[in-house]
Amino acid sequence: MKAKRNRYALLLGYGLALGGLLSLMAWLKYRFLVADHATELYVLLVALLFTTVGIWVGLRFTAPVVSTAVVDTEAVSTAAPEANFQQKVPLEVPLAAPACRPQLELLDQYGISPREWEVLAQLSRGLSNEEIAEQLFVSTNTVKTHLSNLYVKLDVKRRTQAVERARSAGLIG
Amino acid sequence: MKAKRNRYALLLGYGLALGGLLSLMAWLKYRFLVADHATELYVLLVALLFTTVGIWVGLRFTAPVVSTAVVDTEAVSTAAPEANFQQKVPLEVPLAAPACRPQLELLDQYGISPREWEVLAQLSRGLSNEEIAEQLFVSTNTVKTHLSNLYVKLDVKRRTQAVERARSAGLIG
DNA sequence: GACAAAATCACCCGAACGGATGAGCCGCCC
DNA sequence: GGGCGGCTCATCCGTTCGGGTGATTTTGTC
Repeated sequence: MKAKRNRYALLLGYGLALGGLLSLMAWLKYRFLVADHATELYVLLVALLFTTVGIWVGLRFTAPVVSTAVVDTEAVSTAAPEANFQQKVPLEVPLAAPACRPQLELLDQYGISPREWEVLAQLSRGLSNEEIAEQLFVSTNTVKTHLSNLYVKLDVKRRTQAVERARSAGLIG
Repeated sequence: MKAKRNRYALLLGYGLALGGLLSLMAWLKYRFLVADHATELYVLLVALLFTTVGIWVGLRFTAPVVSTAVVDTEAVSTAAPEANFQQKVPLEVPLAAPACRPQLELLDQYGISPREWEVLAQLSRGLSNEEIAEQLFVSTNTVKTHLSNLYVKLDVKRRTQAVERARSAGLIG
């Protein structure tokens, strides 16, 4: 909605800039053509100018689209208090039961099953497939299957991306 | 030359493109100047070309095409007949670039160098070694070295653990 | 200038991961 | 009871990751 309008405004502004630049060029043509070698110069200027314009456009098209990273504060707060164990315990793998519970609506939105969420929770703790398998009393193959399904549902390619996405979506703490 | 190859590859390519374009322009000058109005045309071409170059550069500097993928809820939960979830807004959860700064005391506490922190920040976004290398304009080998050092300093074995530890330690957002 | 730390790059190799695919079992629902 | 979805396990194969080692260059400091 807004993004689209901004996009059109961007294109419009871009077109105006282009037109203005052509006018400027036409003016420069009669102003500098006496210097006979100035053409290269202003083409250079055009190149530099539009490179910066391109960079600006590139930034505009990527960064601000983010704006609505809706993170459910309650979901975060319910799942959060587990990080108080600071850098003391290196590889301690405690209880299998994660103290936090997911937001059911979020799980429904992504179509994530309960078992998959358990895998996701263990995954976010930095466990390997084998460790997750031990935690959930299944084989590593099963963990891999769950993870593959999770990757599809979260639309990611790697486990680290899955953790990041799940975290920013409020699926895990 | 080896060491600087990756660092200055972009600038080099840019310079070469600029030079090539100037040569092309010189050729076009004597080819099309009879048409008297062709100058505007090729300045336009220059503008468009370097706009794309700028966009490319801009994308290079920000995010590696994580594609902000909007998860289609209906496509995900194919067999979910309850279509009461019509909202598709909050699923746009891209992996935003961390513009945040680390806590210097924490970095000192772990002995993490600035460059290593940069790698860590990119790592927490779920990027692969190759993507991190592109972001930081180094080779994948360098990324691997930084990561190995990070693993030692964070006392972890895997990248997911490193992210978890760094997050709970407050090293990254 | 010497020195230390950081940063960079390279190679090898085993382990872990990810994709694709198939299959069997179970509970639920029409 | 047949279909469906979830859970489980398996195999194969290619890619990525991590560990180890060594090397050079840059940078900051004394």
